[in-house]
Amino acid sequence: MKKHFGEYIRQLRTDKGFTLTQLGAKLELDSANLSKIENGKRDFDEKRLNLLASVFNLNLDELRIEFLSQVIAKKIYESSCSLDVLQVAEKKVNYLRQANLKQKSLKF
Amino acid sequence: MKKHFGEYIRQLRTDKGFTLTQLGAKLELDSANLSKIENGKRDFDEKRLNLLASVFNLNLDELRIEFLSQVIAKKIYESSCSLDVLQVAEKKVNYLRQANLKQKSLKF
DNA sequence: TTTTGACTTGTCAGTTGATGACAAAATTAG
DNA sequence: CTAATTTTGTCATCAACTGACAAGTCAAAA
Repeated sequence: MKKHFGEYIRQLRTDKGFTLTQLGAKLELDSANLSKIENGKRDFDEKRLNLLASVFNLNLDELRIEFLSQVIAKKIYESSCSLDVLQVAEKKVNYLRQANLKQKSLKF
Repeated sequence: MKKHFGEYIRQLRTDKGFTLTQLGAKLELDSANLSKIENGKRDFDEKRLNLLASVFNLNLDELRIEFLSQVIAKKIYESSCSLDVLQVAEKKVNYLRQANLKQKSLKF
């Protein structure tokens, strides 16, 4: 379990024996900034997920889950609110998806 | 069920018979911007949750759950990722909280 | 149909926060 | 020690958010 997404990246990087500069280049990132990301002092930008996935041959959907779950967990942790929020969120996602389906079906 | 937090605010406001201008003043918001919020064209700023709670005599914790769940649902909906992300997020929150407890106990 | 009040929409300047970049310090490895 | 690697500090820039105002629609009342 990782405290933030940066730890996850560091794990991937060191497993492959890359330096910050090497991986940074692949991710179009300054090595200094990648360092900050790995140390949780900056956020990893979602738009680079596909690069990350291709560099390490990861499934993009699974990677996005790893990433998003960190983002969500951070929010909940910082707001110190009940985990009930997750149940409520799940219902809302289902509602949004169902509403989207209905709208699509109306178009045809 | 609401598509966004603005709908929730509109419900509260119209139930009480407030106009946009009236509620806007209480929330320190332009009526035009409150209108956009209620119509989902702008986001409600989290820092105004306490004002909102006091105007309508709501429990702040419950209100925050309503708010945060919308934010989370929106993210998941937009990224079209699996709802598994919620389970993973829950584990991460628990991990973060537990890690925080450990750190606190070390201080004393 | 004119007026009035409520709401909506468009626009824009100002602010804020994130980002990229670079220098320099600190740490580690050879 | 030296060189490579990593970390930290700083700052200009850029994008996104915000508040504010003007102009617009709409419905009800006069």
